[in-house]
Amino acid sequence: MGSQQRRARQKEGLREEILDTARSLFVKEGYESVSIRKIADRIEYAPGTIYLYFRDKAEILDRICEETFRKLLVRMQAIHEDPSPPLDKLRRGLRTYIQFGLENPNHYIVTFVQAKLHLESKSVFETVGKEAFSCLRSGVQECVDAGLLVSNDADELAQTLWAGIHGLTALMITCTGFPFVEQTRLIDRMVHTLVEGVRVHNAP
Amino acid sequence: MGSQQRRARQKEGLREEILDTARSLFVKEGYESVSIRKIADRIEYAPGTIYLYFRDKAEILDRICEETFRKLLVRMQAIHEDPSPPLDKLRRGLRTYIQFGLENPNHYIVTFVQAKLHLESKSVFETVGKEAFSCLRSGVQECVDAGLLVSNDADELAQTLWAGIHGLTALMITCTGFPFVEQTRLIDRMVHTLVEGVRVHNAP
Amino acid sequence: MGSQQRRARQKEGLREEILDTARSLFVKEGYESVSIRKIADRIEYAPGTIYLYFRDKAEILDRICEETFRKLLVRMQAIHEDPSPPLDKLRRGLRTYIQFGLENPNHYIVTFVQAKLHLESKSVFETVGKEAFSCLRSGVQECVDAGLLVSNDADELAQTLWAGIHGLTALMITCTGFPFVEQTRLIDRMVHTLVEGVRVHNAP
Amino acid sequence: MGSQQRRARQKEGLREEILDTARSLFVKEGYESVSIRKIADRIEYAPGTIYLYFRDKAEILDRICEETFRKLLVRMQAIHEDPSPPLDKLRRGLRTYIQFGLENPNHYIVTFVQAKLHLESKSVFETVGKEAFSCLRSGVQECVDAGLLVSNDADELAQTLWAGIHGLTALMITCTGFPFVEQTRLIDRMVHTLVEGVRVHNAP
DNA sequence: TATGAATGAGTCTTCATTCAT
DNA sequence: CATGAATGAAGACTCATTCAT
Repeated sequence: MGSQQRRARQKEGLREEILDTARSLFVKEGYESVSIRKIADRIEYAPGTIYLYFRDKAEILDRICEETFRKLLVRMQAIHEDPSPPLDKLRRGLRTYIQFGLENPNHYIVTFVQAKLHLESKSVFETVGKEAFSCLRSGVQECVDAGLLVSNDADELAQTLWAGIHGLTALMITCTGFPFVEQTRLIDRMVHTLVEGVRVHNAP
Repeated sequence: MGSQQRRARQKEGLREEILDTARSLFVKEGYESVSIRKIADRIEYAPGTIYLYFRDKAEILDRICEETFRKLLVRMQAIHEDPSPPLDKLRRGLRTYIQFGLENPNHYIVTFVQAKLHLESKSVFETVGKEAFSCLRSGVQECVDAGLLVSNDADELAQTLWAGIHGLTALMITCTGFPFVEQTRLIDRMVHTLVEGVRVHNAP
Repeated sequence: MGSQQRRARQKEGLREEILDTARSLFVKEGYESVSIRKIADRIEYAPGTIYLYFRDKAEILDRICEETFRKLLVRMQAIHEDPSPPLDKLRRGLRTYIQFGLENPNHYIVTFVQAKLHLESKSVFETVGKEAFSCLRSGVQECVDAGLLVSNDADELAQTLWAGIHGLTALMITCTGFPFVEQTRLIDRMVHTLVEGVRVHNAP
Repeated sequence: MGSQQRRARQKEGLREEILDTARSLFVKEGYESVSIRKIADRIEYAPGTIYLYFRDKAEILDRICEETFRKLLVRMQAIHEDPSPPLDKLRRGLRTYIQFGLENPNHYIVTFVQAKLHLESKSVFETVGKEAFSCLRSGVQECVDAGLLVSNDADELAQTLWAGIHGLTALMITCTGFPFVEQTRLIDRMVHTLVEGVRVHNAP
């Protein structure tokens, strides 16, 4: 019912609309708490309609994760291909990651915090997800090759950096009640801390 | 049923048993996916019995969070009261936090990752939770007062450090599939990175 | 989709194709378990298309029954019109019925076992169905008229014979797991038993 | 709701009530067409209540079949243990089977006509079911041993007899619209026909 | 003729919760 | 203190059917 405005939505639009709605509900209430009915109600369609676009509830989550990684990948790769000094690239990479999370809080939390519990097939993580991480890793590798870091173990360093920026991103999105200091200052401080913490400090 | 061994459990033991079982199930399957019946089955009591100890399912979660913060608080305060050099205390504080998370992964994830979505009353966070954080904060403050850090904003610094250690703790617990480097090395690296990142490097 | 091979099917062929597919699915999975979509998928058409050929699901069943009776009728009438000795004709009639069932197990089970539950209008049974039975009945009547049977009640005898051959046919089709003796022997035995059981045994 | 009369039903009574209701609905409308809700409505309980007594819908069907076979078995064994002449026992066995079906039409149809399509686990058939059949078979064997039958293949003969009586039983229960002759005459005729059809007719 | 999109009612099943005992 | 029985609401998902195109 209400067939007029609705038809205005283009065909493929509905698929996106479902994803958008689901993503935002997942973050607000958690994957398990969001029923297909709830999603359907929001977009003013019958529950069955959703099954015309997705095999089941898990597939919705799966698509959201994939999409997230893809978006993140694009941003990370852009930096990776940039011909700046390696340490600068690293800084911009870290900052970009955090910004991506804050600009897409729904994508971020669903993918990096909720999905693990609920996805059987973790194939998304092992393909697109791994690719995104390897972007960061090779940024670190460049610095290692240039002798700029305190260790030669690019894996260890990359994982440390990832954990740092992930922690900040996750907390800033989810702990809405917490009295954080001003956002940009906190981001600057985190990026600065991490890079200063891993780079070599040449005594003169 | 099975009334013999069961009576062996001390009276107040049942309350703890419910909490233990619930906590472990919450992490493995997610708060929403754990039914009261599943908990009851595990401890071999009737579902109704649980309601003699907790008002509802949310209260179980609430108690778990409170308990987690209290345990964490004890550990953090022990360090706080210790009369070592401030930077050493800071290092030990960070390390202790991570270790607490890894030793109590159920407590940690339920409290810091899942609870926000499912708890109406966030009072636990605003009382005991805040107290735990303030422990870290005052450790930072001591360093600031001693002129050891790159900034005087203890809040900004403490939040940065917390985000860093939270990120590592959360990832190590939840991303079981990820090929992390050896755990102690990663923890060392993170603590070292964060402290080196925030402390003053006096040029000679 | 896939519009090329499909057009090769003659126009009226689609109707038959729907019936064939439905019949075979009905037997394998039961009328209620077969969805219109399942039928549509099999023939690679959209669900809606089926409604261009049949008013609803029940009408498909109805047509299948009608068709079954008609096919059976043809076979039975051929024997009826044959100028052999009446007892021979009777034997051949019984055997033919069983064979028809085994050659068309889908038709048979759907019509004689499943249809009753699901058809509102049983008109098919009361027209074509009755006609098929009356074929058998008049075969019996001929034997009665020739004084060959132990009773003069053609109805009683015909119903007995029908029950016997129906029982065997139905069991052989549906009880696939049962360790029946070799099929032709069982059929021979049944036909022999029934005819010997109803015919007069003139003491010399 | 309506908690008064209902409590009058004894505890185990409800289990039986569910079975009775389900059995009768299964026959009238077919297993697939009967929903748990429909059963629940009939007995004036909530749908969930049924799951306190049966794991799922299939288990209800399973229990009905088991119960049917057990009831039938009791009746058949009583005859088997009787010390009458073998041919008499055989006649009474056949008649008893048919009567059992007519007295328990719901049990009979659900078990012998509907269950095959819908039960995954056919273990009931392979245990209790087989036992019931073997009762008939050994009645036939006795006649064979006494040299009373036209063949020595007890399996072949027993299967033929079973098919005959099954056919009559099933048709009389399900084809309610069909103009059958008077019931007892038809049963007599069937029993007589089958036995005369398989027994030796000694020429004087 | 055929379809693709949509629906509303229905499927089995599970849940948190209550309450008489 | 503990339970067993029960429920009403909701869960994911499927279905026969309709209708604009």
